Amino acid sequence: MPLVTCNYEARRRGLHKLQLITEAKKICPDVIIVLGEELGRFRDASKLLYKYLESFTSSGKVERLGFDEVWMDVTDMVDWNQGLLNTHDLTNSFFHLNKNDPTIGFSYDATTIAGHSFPNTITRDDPTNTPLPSQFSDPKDDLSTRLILGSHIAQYLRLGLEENQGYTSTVGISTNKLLSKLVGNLNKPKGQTTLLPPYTDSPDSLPNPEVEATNNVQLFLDPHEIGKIPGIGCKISQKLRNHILSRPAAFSTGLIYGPTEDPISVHDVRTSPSLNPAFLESLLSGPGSHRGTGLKIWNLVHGIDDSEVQQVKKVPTQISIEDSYIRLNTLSEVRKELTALTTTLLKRMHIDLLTDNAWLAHPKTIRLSTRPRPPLGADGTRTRSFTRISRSAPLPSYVFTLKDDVDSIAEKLVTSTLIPMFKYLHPQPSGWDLSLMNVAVTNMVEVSTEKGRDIKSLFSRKREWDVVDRDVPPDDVEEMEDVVDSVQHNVSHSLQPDTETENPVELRQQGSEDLILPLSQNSEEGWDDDGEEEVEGREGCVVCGAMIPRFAMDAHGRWHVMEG
DNA sequence: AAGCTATAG
DNA sequence: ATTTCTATAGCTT
Repeated sequence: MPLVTCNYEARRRGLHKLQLITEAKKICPDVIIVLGEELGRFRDASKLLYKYLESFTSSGKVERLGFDEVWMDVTDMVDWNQGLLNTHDLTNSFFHLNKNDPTIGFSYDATTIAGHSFPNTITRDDPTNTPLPSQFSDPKDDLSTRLILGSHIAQYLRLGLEENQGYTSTVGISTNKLLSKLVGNLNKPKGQTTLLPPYTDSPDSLPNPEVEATNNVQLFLDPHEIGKIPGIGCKISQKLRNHILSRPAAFSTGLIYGPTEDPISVHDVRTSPSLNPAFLESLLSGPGSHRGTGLKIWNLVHGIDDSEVQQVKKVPTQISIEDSYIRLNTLSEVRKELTALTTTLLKRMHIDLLTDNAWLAHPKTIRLSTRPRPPLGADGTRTRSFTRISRSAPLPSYVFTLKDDVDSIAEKLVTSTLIPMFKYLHPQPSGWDLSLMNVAVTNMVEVSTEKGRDIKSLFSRKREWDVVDRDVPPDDVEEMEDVVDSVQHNVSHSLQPDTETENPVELRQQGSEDLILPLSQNSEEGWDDDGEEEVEGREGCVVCGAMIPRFAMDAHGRWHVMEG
């Protein structure tokens, strides 16, 4: 069995992710192995840190990636402070954190980058290094000034994180998400790195393809293995390697850890003949590829990333719980595990979607995914496959009840919804073995907080919803095209009003919350039908969660409207 | 709406 | 980060 992950101290002693435990024990006999995981505390810490950072922004542009990474768009802060600089005394500058209160902020030296830099010319952390390039003392050099400001706000936030929250951190500072994430890797742990200008080749260098780029973006990016670029995963990087090599690239056959195959660098890709967005688009097209992938990849190898730092989201798009199993091949075991998963899921829903005993959002859909263990081949070897299969169904609204305890709701959900979904997914009563099960709720519909107006629309008549439904074509959703830079440009922020998730959609679900499964799947296959999919005569009120007979729901809704 | 792929930590 | 346990975006049907 491998180490799924390990801390920095373990890495310092020579251990790494996905290393065999036996191997790890040889290298480091006193290694402490923790079996299983308990993600709750990580989730809590993540939220806390996230909120802390958010409190410094006015834009709310703080985007989380996993539990422990975050992008922060500090363009506003940089704009403001750049305008306040006193060019005659840059060494004694004051960084303002609040537009209304000029006393809030910190002192800094606006002639120097804080922390490390790429290329490594730098200053504070390493005083033996050569002085900064001359453009750094020139406040008219817009990008240089802005990166200096970015480096100081980063340092301030890092120190605050450590002093106030007790966490050390690593930061990268640049003009977009791609570059800031990658440059942050250079000084781990607890270091910060700024990608220095120039970001473009000087205008007097000839536009000659023979001449190599001299700008720092390309100097920094070019040596990276293509698969190390965020957004270029194993599928795309393998296709790119195959193309550059004109043969199938060696794929890592190592059972546990295949660090490198046929390494191909960003430089190799970027300078490959006839490499343009249209060519990449056709090279990378195929199942699972997105429209515009060609341009996106071309942009990435040129250091261009126009993706916006996302704003804080009040509710997650999905909550899912999963577990993996050595052996799971009987329905009673499945039922037991589903109940455990569902109980955890409901608790997570309470934590993430419930504030002051009121639901922030109602997920409309429940999904059950499994990963069947592939059967043994003729030679006794297993063809490893990690593909999942899934079924979705409307989420019954009784899960939003706050009166019943979580365990009884979980039991009801398992019996009436998840077990039938499972039988749909696995029509044979036996002969399967699952290595994983996942239960997820998705399709969040935010519950507006303006009670009266909201409740009225929640209980408006069904005919209106049908009209709305027909009048709105399914592909009506606007695509957001925002431009963000971390410190360089002004943000062009075009928030589209979120009009597509109106309450009528949610209410339409009310009448169809029972699981609907194709009859052929249900009756022709081997499961005994034990009448688990009973039709409920009542349904949960979307406002208070109470179970109300269907015929009385309208009146119940009018009561809510009057209560306000 | 449902099912799946690709990518991320 | 291909073995775990999540999460998001966007494709096809």
